[in-house]
Amino acid sequence: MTQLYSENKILLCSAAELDLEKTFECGQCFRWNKKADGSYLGVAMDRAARLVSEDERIYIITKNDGYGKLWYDYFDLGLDYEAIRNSLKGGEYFKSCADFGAGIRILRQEGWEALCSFIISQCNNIPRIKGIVETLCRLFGNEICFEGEVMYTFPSADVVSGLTLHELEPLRCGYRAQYILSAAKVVASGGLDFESLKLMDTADAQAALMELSGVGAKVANCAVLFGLHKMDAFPIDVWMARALSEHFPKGFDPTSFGEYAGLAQQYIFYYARSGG
DNA sequence: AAACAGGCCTAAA
DNA sequence: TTTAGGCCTGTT
Repeated sequence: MTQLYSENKILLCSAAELDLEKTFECGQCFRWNKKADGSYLGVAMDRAARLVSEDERIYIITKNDGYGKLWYDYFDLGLDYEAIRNSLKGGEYFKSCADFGAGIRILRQEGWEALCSFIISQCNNIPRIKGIVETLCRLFGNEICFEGEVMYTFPSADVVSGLTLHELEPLRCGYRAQYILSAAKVVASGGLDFESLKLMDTADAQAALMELSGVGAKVANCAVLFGLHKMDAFPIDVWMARALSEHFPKGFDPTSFGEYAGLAQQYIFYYARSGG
């Protein structure tokens, strides 16, 4: 098999700036998997990569295709998360959340992938979400060869819009299948443009996404935070609702966290999910 | 067996 | 505007 590009290993940042396990397993993404050697293997932006932590440094192994900047952006390395984390104030409990979540970064995932993934996520648990997303990619994504293994890209809205409910049956995603199809059709036809959504403020982008069938406040907010990288979006799911009512019984105002409320949300969510 | 899982939709007050 | 049921499916 001919290899067009060699794979190379690039230093990304320090392990303190990017905690692989927390970032990949805090619930924001579904396509990064921990391997036996502790590295994470995944696909994003139509490219496969392996992330490794060595000597307190994070390296990325990926094809040397000249698009290293993509990964720099994907991991949002232009932003000083430590400074933001220290600037977020929310009392004793939140301090525990923020300390626990040190090293989490909000990935710049693609809009369609985030939207589609979080449509699938509704009323599902993480292993099942990951399984459904993986099947979707395996059946309808493009093959890519990486380290001698075949991996799959996330299928475009264009491709998905051309599928039928019958073709989605192998996903076993139940009533969400029609939501996926209708969302794909709107996106593929230009009825929803992620570049345009990025220009809107968070509330407007969320409202636009909620026009889609099967997309409510929570899914829309996740798409805005993880797919548009609007860091003030504050998705509230059952875990968040529980944590907030328990620790902020007098009520809670997300805007008190300002422009990085979404990151604060992720700290609280991850802490709650981890049993805190 | 029955309830539940990272919601959403519809119908009814 | 808020609230109750139902919804696909897999797991406990």
